[in-house]
Amino acid sequence: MNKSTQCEASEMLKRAGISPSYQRIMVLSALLETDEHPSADTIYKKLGTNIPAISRATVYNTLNLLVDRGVIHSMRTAGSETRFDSVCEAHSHFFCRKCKRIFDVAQQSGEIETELDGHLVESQDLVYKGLCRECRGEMIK
Amino acid sequence: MNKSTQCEASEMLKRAGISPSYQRIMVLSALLETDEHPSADTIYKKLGTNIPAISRATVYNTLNLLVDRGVIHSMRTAGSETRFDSVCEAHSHFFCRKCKRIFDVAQQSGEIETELDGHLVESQDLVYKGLCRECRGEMIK
DNA sequence: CACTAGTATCAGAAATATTCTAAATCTTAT
DNA sequence: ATAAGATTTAGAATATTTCTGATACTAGTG
Repeated sequence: MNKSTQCEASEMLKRAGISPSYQRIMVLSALLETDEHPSADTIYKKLGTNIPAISRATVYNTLNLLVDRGVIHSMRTAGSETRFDSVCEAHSHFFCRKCKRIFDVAQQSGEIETELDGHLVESQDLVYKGLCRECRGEMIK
Repeated sequence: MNKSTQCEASEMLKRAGISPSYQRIMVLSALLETDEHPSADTIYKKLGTNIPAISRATVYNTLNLLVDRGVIHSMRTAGSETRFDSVCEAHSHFFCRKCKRIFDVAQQSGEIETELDGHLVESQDLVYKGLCRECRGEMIK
């Protein structure tokens, strides 16, 4: 665990008005250190090896709290689990309906809306669905 | 239940190479007749009053089959349930992180990609997240 | 019109992901 | 030191979805 990431996590928590407990810092740090889109359970398992260990409920509670406060984002594009994302910038995902993987793709549209029909837009996610390179190849076979 | 919707459902099934059984026609018709984005359970309950009733497993199997064959789309944007959508045209959704409702919004980007990094794009869904009109108002209060 | 093979459906059990609960622990202010 | 409040915990409970194995339907064949 990177010390400066933990420091950053603590700052982010304070800025969001959340008291920076040991567990919360651990959860947010784990999310900041990866560019995959981990599930709550993945984070729980990653932190499970730590002493002291963190309870599953705390991982879920913390992630939900962070989403509520707009510190992180959640994705339910694919599979059965909710996946979390600490990247603030708008970015796109490609979801393969066959193998269920998520691929990051460069943001196409330059337009970033800030308001729509009176709704306050905090983030936008362009999700493409279809068949990925590999599954597409297999279909032709 | 509209007879012509059932006829349309039957045609759609045949076109996708799926044999148009009574249960499958019922499930797809139910989806075609609504512009909400119902969950499997919502469809199950709607059809539950029919004679003969349809099993929950069949509703799930049918919806999954239709998604696999690209006949309908599934959304996991919000809440805990998978929601289904029979509309083929690309369209956008706004998801409120507070009240968890989904609002339909007009498609912003005119660009529709058909291929990205070698992946075959069959549909795209632009999901905006933030605070809806109402929840935004409550926050200010 | 049987018979068979393959497909579809069923009810309920099981698996999976998430939330709830009530007790224990930690923090903070007095 | 103490009380009040917030946080964490383990495990139970709930919710959603998939699996299972039995049954029923369908189409093709003799």
